[in-house]
Amino acid sequence: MRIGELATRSGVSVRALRYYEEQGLLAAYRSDSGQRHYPEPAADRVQLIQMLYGAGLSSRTIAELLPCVEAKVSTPESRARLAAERDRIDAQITALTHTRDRLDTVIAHCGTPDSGCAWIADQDVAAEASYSAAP
Amino acid sequence: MRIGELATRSGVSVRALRYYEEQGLLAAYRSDSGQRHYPEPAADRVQLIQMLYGAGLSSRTIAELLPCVEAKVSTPESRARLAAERDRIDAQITALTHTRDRLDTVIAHCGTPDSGCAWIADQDVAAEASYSAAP
DNA sequence: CTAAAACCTGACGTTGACGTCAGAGGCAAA
DNA sequence: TTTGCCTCTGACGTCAACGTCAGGTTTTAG
Repeated sequence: MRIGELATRSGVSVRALRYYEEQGLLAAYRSDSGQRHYPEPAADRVQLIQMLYGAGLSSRTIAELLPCVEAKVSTPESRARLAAERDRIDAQITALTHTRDRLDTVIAHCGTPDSGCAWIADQDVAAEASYSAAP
Repeated sequence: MRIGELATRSGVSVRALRYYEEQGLLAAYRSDSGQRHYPEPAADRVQLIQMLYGAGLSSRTIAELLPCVEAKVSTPESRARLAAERDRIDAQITALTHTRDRLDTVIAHCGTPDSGCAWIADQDVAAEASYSAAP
């Protein structure tokens, strides 16, 4: 499969795929004319890369952990990195959960238009009870 | 309280606080000489800002939603944004949970040094079973 | 065979949340 | 008063993950 097809299949841009190769995340066979050709599992690999990017890992970290995740091959150092990133993600989930709960509280408190609390803007309660953006 | 104290109290840099002001997220009183002075609740506000940045919101979005979250004041549009961001965070939590579980699987599979699966690198299993980074 | 579409390398542009530096002024202690 | 730290504005620097453009080659469809 050539780069365009892999791009549409995996939902990322052609530029991104070339960038992944540049970062050592995704290799390609080359035809005689120099065009990249990918085997089928490359699509899965791209999905995995996207997944790790989405979790906030950098290219460098992904490059270190990819063989570990894909081929189940690990060294003591990579295992430590793996555990560290897992814990980081866990902490991130906890933080996001708190943030979501906070937003939920706000939504529950004045999220329903008929709750009557949506029209207190520019009145005394809002003005003195809290630290506004315009002191 | 002046900017330095707020910075150490809330754990962000002085530069960040000035940036927040520039973005309309954090206001300050000014002394005659032009120095910023903050009331006590500013620390909480900074924590909240950090929380929302951490959830991936942009300055613009935070500026829109902050009065809503802090003063519990909302308009129909802000309520929609609020719900949208909540859903985005929820999706992010789901994705992160999947990523964490995947890492957990890897860790469980060859995370213990004595599991015997940590030394199969450069052997046949790894070579044919998966798509390595060097085809 | 030819034109369109896809691909190549190389290089510069973008964006957001700050970091950092320069030069000038403010403030409390000794 | 002077020392030393804090603060100010303004402006340029950074970094990562790409976007975009230029100029040229390759593949494919008709």
